[in-house]
Amino acid sequence: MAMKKLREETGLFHKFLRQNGLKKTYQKDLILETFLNTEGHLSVEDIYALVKKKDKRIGVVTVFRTMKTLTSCGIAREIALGDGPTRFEHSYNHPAHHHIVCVECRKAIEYVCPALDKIQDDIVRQYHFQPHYHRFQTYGICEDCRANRPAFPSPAKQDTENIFAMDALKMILFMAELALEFYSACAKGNLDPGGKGVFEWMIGEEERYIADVRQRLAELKGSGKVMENVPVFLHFDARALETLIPDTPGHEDRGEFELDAKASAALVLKLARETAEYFKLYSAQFSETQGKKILLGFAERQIAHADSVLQLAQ
Amino acid sequence: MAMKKLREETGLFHKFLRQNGLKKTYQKDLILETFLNTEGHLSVEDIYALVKKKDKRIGVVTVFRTMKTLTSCGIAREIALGDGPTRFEHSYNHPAHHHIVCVECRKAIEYVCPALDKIQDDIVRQYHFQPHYHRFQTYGICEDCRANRPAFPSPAKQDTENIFAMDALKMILFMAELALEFYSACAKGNLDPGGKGVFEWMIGEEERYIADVRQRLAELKGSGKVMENVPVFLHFDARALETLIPDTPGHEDRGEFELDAKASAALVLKLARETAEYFKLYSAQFSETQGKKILLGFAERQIAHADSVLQLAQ
DNA sequence: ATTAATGCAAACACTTTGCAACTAT
DNA sequence: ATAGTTGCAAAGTGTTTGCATTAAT
Repeated sequence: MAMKKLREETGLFHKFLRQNGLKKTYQKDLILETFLNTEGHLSVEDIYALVKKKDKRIGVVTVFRTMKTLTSCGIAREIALGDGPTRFEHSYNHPAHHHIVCVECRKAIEYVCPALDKIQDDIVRQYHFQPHYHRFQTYGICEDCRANRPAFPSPAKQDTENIFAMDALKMILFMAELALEFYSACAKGNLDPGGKGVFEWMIGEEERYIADVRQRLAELKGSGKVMENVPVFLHFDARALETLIPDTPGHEDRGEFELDAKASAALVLKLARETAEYFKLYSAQFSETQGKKILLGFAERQIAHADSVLQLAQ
Repeated sequence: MAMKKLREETGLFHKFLRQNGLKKTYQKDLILETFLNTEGHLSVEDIYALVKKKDKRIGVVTVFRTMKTLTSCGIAREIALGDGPTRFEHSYNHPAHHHIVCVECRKAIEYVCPALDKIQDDIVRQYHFQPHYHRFQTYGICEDCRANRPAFPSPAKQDTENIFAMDALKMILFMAELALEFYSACAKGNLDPGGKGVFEWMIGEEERYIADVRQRLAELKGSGKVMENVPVFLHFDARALETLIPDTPGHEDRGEFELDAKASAALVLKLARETAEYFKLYSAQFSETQGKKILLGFAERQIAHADSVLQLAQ
């Protein structure tokens, strides 16, 4: 895994060098390798110390210069966390995120929150700015420093790729459960037997799917790739997902209504399509990660679902 | 205005010095005065240049030291906008905000967006951090730099206090118009004459109030204190305001329903109280500004309104 | 009289640049 | 052979510190 990633980025780097008439050297490769094999928010000095262990003859300047190049080609990302030196983090296949920094121990937590990004984007557009990048940082004191306990499993060792994948599955699970709830309410209230059948079929589908997602989540956790109790990385907008769910047809009085098979299928279809659309658009903002694939996969499944419902109702 | 403000902050500064056993000196006062009389995001070098015009003998170090002190006592706020030197902005009676920085001309726009702050706050709480301060900055190219035109009315000269007051009035106007719309729908659909009367009375109230707010807005604009076409500073969450409005009673079919005077008054009361509550909580996040007073004033008016409606229905 | 503030120079941390020797293409 | 690279030293920022002098309480 780590090896494959390393090779991927090395390829990208060499391609970048070639395309810009730069020269591939032993020093650059060593610095790249060191950077890729170290997690966390590293300063030039940090990287320099690590590189020096492997070869005493390398100079700091070379590290400065190489990190600049790695930033240009999207392998590293510069982050200025408050006072000290500029730090670098992995950028390739790592979604853009924000930081929460502990002013005491300098530990930095990362999180992704598209709802936050969206609001911010809207405002920037109002001012007619062409945004290049942003910097969202919160400074405070972490739980561990307040309690003076040793830090919990260092985020440096967490594999963000897998955490992101897990969070994507959780987001899908949330959506699927919302849909299941909706179908259940519809099946219960619908006096038309044909329509009821459509919703009941959907309940079965949804339950099977939820079980499947749960299974995948359990596998991810069981594989040891993701630690237990890892904090959330992707913060999705639950409210936005809720608005995808239509009102239950007979929501006045007892919730009883009549909706024939065709009309019921149309309702299901609408939900499936809108959900697919939402997840497709939503996933567009991320780079090529496992999490993105999971989200896109869900969108595709929704479309497939919609098709099968159409056939069922005919 | 500017003079009054200057004196207020000077008083605060001197009090801070006294309480900390520090000495009031001619240099400190000169630096404070220069800082207060200059708008914008100033570096130590900027302030030093201005101070030096008044007295050649002052050293940069003193400016560094004084700005530190001013930051401690809440008159100045440190902001690190990307690369260059730390910049300072007015902090006293100036709500916390975020920045959009032009990487070309280094112009920085300020905005306030509580909805954004809230999301961010929730996330920070999830990680059990005790937040101290945050840094939300977007970097990009502004419209003027893209077009190579001279910059529009420099935000340095805008009086944020008045812009904030204007935005507060606009927020209230938005809410009042939502309420008016709601009352109109209720008056139209209500078959009970007593209940209809309550809503019609509210329509009159609301129209009068809206006219009043419009008047205040016009005065603010007419006074020359706020420029035309100044960009929004306070970005409120329109969706959150909309959720304060209850569903119109007869929203099925034609929208007809019967709600007697007492029930109608109860509905109005609920809206008024919830609105008051929202605006009170909302304004709590701001420092003592004109805008905050306006928002709080609206909350108080809502409560007064609720009382008069109660009397009307009895 | 006591105690802090000032302003200079010098040190500081982080980063970039000039340059002669070197190395990949 | 050409053109970019390296590592050193040197210079560049922006900021802080040590210290003798000066000024406020």
